[in-house]
Amino acid sequence: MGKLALKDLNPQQRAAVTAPDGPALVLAGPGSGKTRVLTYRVAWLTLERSVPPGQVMAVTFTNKAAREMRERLQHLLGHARAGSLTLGTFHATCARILRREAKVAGIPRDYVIFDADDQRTLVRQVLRELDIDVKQYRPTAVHGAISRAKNELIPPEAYQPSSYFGEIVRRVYERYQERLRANGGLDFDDLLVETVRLFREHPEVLGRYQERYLHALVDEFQDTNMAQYILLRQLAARHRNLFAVADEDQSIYRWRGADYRNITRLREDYPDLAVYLLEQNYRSTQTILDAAQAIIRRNPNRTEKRLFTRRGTGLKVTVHEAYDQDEEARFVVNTIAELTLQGKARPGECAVMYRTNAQSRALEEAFLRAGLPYRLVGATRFYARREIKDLIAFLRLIHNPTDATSLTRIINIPPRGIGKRTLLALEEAARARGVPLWQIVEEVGTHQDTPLLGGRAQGAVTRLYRMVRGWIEAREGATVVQLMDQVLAETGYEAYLRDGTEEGDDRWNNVQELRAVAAEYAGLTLTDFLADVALVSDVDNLADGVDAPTLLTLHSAKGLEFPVVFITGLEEGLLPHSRSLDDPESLAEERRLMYVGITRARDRLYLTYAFRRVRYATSEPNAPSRFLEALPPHLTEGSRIRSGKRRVEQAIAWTTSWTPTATPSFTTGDRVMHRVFGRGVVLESQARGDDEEVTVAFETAGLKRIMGSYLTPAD
DNA sequence: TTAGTATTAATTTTT
DNA sequence: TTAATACTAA
Repeated sequence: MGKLALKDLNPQQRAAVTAPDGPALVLAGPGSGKTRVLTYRVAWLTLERSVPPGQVMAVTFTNKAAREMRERLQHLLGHARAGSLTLGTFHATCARILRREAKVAGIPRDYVIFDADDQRTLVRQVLRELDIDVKQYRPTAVHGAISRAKNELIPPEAYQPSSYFGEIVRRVYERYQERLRANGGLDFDDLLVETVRLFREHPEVLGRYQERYLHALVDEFQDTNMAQYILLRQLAARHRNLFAVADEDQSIYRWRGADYRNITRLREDYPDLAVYLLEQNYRSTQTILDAAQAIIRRNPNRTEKRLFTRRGTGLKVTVHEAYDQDEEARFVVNTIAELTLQGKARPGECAVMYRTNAQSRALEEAFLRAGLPYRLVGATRFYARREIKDLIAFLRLIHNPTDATSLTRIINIPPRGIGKRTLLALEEAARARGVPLWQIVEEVGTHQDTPLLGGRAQGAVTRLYRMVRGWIEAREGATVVQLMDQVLAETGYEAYLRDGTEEGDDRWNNVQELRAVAAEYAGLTLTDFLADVALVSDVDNLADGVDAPTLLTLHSAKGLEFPVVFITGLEEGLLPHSRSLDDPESLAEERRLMYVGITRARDRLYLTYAFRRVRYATSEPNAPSRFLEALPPHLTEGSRIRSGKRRVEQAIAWTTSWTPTATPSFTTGDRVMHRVFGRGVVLESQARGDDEEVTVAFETAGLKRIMGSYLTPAD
């Protein structure tokens, strides 16, 4: 012993790290150093048990987690050994296996990965083909159902519809899968499904991997889905060295097919499973931990953990009621500014979390107005942006011309005279003859006499064909950047994007950014570039070293920690989200989401909610989240949380008394109430847009000019 | 037939 | 606020 220093670990952690061979499960609370345990376990296996790192597979939840883990292992093991470790997300690992085993798996070696956006496009296409009303059967809903089926490893032919909607799904699923294959594509879910299938149908291939991977380790096991679980079981069947780290209270991806009951399954499937507990929290103050416990304790069917910390009581949790999302944002920005000025925190130590990406806008505006920088995770994810998807579609087409989804995306971008009608004719011809769309384009482009199209359209298609043909020929010996430059130049994409508006310039900047990413791929092939681009998430690209607050959703906050955390929008309908109110399981997940958010905080926690919030472009009154009421009053300071029901009534009364027209609702002599300044009498009122400016003489604060929306009538 | 403009409807979370 | 669709001018 002694090659690896374990003295920094507590006894619980050390026991897990040095667990004997065999199946093991680490049940860990937040901030208990579970990722650390995982990392040390790998190092320990290598250094103390002489397991070659090449025979260890570790699966993380995000690429970022994988990268960080590799960096730490580079310190512990050295570059060479850390490099030979198989380390990545399920999806990335499967993508690599499928690429390697493409032939046996019956998958084209140069398959393209369809992301959620592509999947939805394809579903929409299929719905149109089957003459199904997209208004009645929403592509997102249908796609969700298909995705769920896939994650449960149910193929189209085994899909059992239990309703008419299910019947629609079954039909679409079948056709969708055909089209996907015809496009040479695998969607996100297929990466897992196809790997499981490969292993099932080809035991000799599975045998090789089973033999190779002496140890398999998984982080965030509570968020694995059925396919992922089966995959782990397949891989670990030979050596039975499966090491899983989980916290069922942090399971927040049920909607994506994740099933925390995999923890129970693991116990059942491996009766000799060794279970280790990590209960000491190294992150948060006791107050924050107590607040988190108060929330999560209300969830049924969970095993209570005794979380404790040695960090002391700490500060109270600040609860703040704002008038609307703008005032909420101002509160956040002001508080961060104050903390920074007082030297209590650096800007980069603060995080602002919210349930939905749409909430980031008001926050961004407040930061911009205050002239403070911020880092935004998600929102319009970089790789989901139109211009980026366009450019990638061009590259995908070069990579694999049969990818009809990419072809239809860019066939008329920038506009080149191939409109709806022409595209329809081409698609019709392709379908009729059962050949890829590209083949029709090729025929039109090479044979001059096609009865299919009119002269003008034929010319346009021919020009497109020749252009793409040229790129495909240039592909050999060209780097990704060179190809990209050629595409940009020949399509005139810059001129198309830069239409003189600021937005156009922004979009062009994004293209430049993608070009910069491609430049880093100097030695890599187009295939690698496309695979990587499809599998990165936004958190992965979160730049370190910028000292600015981070804005992110509660989901993307998983696995991170910050000294100062704001959770905003704690309102009924938002957190818990309105979509989850009717289902107890979903509601429990919302509570876990809140729990995850709270437990990201080390020292300071702010919980904010707004009285009114703009949703669907209209401002609506909101009641404070039920989760706030679960907080014991002795842990909090700031706004008192009033009962949700009463507030809704108040809000409704208030709304009806308020006329959004230019007619002032306050007149001289009215008695009014302000949250901060208290009671007062109106001296004068003037319309201001859809609000009004009211001059009020307050009893204590004196004469103030206030926007009418900040005032309530007092009797 | 295409391309640009108006309109209408919808809007959780992401590997 | 966006994205898909309907409408209109060229």
